[in-house]
Order: sequence, then structure tokens, then C-alpha cells
Amino acid sequence: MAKKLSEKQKRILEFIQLFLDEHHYPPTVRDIQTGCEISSTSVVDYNLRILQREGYLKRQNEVSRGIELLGTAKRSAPNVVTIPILSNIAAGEPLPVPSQDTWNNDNTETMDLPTFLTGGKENVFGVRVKGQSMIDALITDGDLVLLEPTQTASDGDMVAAWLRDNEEVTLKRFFLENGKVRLQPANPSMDPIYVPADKVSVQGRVIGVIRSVN
Amino acid sequence: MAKKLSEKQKRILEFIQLFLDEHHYPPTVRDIQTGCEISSTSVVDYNLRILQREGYLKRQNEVSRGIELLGTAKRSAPNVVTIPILSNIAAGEPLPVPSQDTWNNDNTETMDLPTFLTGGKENVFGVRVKGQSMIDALITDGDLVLLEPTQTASDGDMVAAWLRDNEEVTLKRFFLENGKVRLQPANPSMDPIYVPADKVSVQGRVIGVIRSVN
DNA sequence: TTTCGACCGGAACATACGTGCGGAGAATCA
DNA sequence: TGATTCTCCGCACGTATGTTCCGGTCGAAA
Repeated sequence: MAKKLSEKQKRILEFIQLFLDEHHYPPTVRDIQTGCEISSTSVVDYNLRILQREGYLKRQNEVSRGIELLGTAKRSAPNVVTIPILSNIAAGEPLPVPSQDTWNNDNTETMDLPTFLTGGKENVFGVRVKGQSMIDALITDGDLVLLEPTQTASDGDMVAAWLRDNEEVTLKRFFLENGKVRLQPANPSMDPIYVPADKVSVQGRVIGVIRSVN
Repeated sequence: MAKKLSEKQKRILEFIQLFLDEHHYPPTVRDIQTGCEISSTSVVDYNLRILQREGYLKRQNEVSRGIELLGTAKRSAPNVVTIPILSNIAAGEPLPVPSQDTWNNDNTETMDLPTFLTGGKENVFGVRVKGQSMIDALITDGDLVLLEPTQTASDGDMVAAWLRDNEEVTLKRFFLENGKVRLQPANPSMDPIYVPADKVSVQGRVIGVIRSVN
């Protein structure tokens, strides 16, 4: 399943996205043929079958333009992206990193977000916050936090940090100060905490928070 | 242009929307025919031409499924709505209520939101928060608050309240307790404030908060 | 070398699908 | 009333389009 796509297949996928953005309906096999400078419709068909088998798209048999993009390839609306919502985040455990499995898992909750919230970042995922432990980051129970996966952080970034000793994930602004990490709450009335650098691992950069009241 | 659509035309339009929602590609003439129980493809074609002439959709000639919805009929992203962002909210002034003018004004900033954030509510608008005065509502500088216009509130609602004496708008949970209004901060470590009911006017119900970090 | 599987090319086939045509009722208008 | 227009119907034509078949190239494995 984790098969690498050939150049031609990537190009086809890309072309379908562009075509969809422009026309609001999927391309025909022959549209793809000319658009990707492929010599035969059978080659397009051949590669479409592979893409379908690998889960990048769905096809309707005998139906013209019966192509539907799936998962990461999906761009049904140009200004909307689909992200997975990771649930089952138990307190006292690191965040699970989303993988291809996350997408292939049918019961993964997903959500469509305007692109201005993800800022074009890749692999953004969401985490539903449980409890009040993030209150000093201005985040409360039920909030949805948008994260960009990363292991490193720059000074001032708001990050999801795994504190080994406390066995908890917390959201704070990250500052590296002569060997120690300062984690600064977003609420200016709260005091920062200092942790040795080797006791902290960054799991992701916070790029947004969404709260839905009621 | 302001021509009234026939029942059949309305049904066709509706069917196209439903079909689009379900398949992510437009229906063929024959799909519409069977879907709307029309006896002939030529009738579909006939009505599609009218719908095109009236500006409800666009068609590509000789192209299968070459149908694209326009204007209000457009639902290329069925889970997205457009809301206005009110700017120039000076501290010490009530919120301006969005009107039709807001929409007709070309330089009104707008934003596409997933419908799960508006919950199907009408006339939702957004306000960009300036300053830290909302910090006890877990809202900070730069956050976008989503509001549903209303003059009344039920106990427990998070509302935008105009405090006459202080001449300021604040976001708090609303409770009416024997003639006085209790405004409860969202941050449980903060204390509520009590105000006589006639000194408070509700301007809108908060239905969401969006924070974009960096 | 042979074999095999992945990938491509060309062509043809069968159907999907948009469109045009003649005609028929029904509604509107003069 | 007759003329005109709107709306619908059935049918058929021609193109658009998905699919299949057969053959070919090329590199890896046997």
C-alpha cells in the first residue's frame, strides 16, 4: 500500500486537481491524456487503475468523468483543505503522529478547513482538547487545536511540548535560553516554566485554535 | 433575468446540487432525466438551456457532465459559508450590526467558514479582537470571534455584552439572577461581575472563536 | 539467455451522452 | 377564433468517452 507513485502518476494526480479547480468537474481520460502529454488513453486508464488501487481516487465504471479524488488529494473546494482529527488523546501520553494509516482508516474523523487557517502548511492535523489543563494557553475543554507536525521549534513558536518528567503534553510558547527551555503561557498573567532541554520534546507547532461555543 | 423558475426547473436545480454533493461531479442529462422523473432527455436539455440563459448555471457544449452551478445555486463546497468580518471596532463603542449594506460594500472583508462552525445559523459575522481586554474569556489579541446577532440571551450563553456605564463591549457567559445580570468569564479562575439588567444590552451570541497563530 | 512483470503504444469496440428534429398539447394573446 | 409561444415528448444521429485487446520495450530475477 505504501507504494511510491511514478512520475507519470504524480503528474496525472496533479493534473486532475488543476482540472477540478478550473472546471469544477473531473477530466475525461482523454483530457488527462492531452493534459499530461500521454500517448494513449490506455496508458491513462492503466495508471488511473493503479491510483485507484493505491487509494488516491475512486472511479465509477462506464461513467464519463467518473473520477473522485480521495484523502490528501481531495481538493473539492479550492480554498478548503481536509485534515484529520485525532481523538483518543489520553492525558499523560504523547500525541500520536498522523500517518498514511490515519487517512486510510475509515473512521478517522476529518474536517474541512479554510486554507487561511492552515496557511498552506502540509500534514496539518487537529486535536480535540479535553479538560482545563491548557487554560493558561487560552485553550479550554472542547477546543480544537490545529497542529503542524515538527520536531524542532524556533523562539516564540507556540508548540505542543511533551514533558517527559510530568508525562504530559502542554501548549506553550517556546524559547531556548542557554540550555534550558522556557515555556511561556499565552496568558500574560501566568508565569513561565523552565525545563532542561533534554526533558522536552516538541511534537508540533500550533497554527490555530478553533472553539465552537455550544 | 428576474424570471420565475418553473417547478421542473427548480427541481432540476435542486437535483444537480444533491448529485454534486453525493458524487463530486455533475450529473449527465440522463442522470437528471431519471432523477427528476422526466420523460425525455430533450426536456432536460430544454430546461437546462433556460437555466443557463437565466444565469443559474454554465454549460460546456458537447461535453459530458459539462454543468457548473453559478451564484446562489453554487454549492461547490456544500460545507462552507461566507461571512463578513467587521473591522474598525474601536474600543469603547458598541458593535455595528451587519446589514445588507455590509454585503454590498465591496471592501468588506469576508471569510469562508466550514458550516460546522456556524451550525446553520443565519447572519453570522466575525469580529477581529484588538487588545487583551477579553483575556478572561480566553480570547486574545488577533482572535476572530464569530457572533450571531441577537438582542436576547439565555442563561449560560456566551454573549457580546455592551456595558453602558463602562462604555465597552465584553464577552462573557450570561446569567440573569433576580434582576441583575451576572457576567461569568470563561476562565474559571476569574471572578464574575454583576451588573443591573438595564445597564447591559446583548449584542450577539458568541458561537465560535478562531485563533490563527502566526 | 530466458522469463516475468511493470509499463507504454496504437487501435478498435461498445456504450455514454449531448444535441437536433418533427410533432403534440396547453397556455397566451389578439 | 386563429396565431403564437411555451413546454413537452419520442426518437435518432453523431460524437465523446470508458474499456479492451494485442503487441512492444526494458530492467530485474532465475
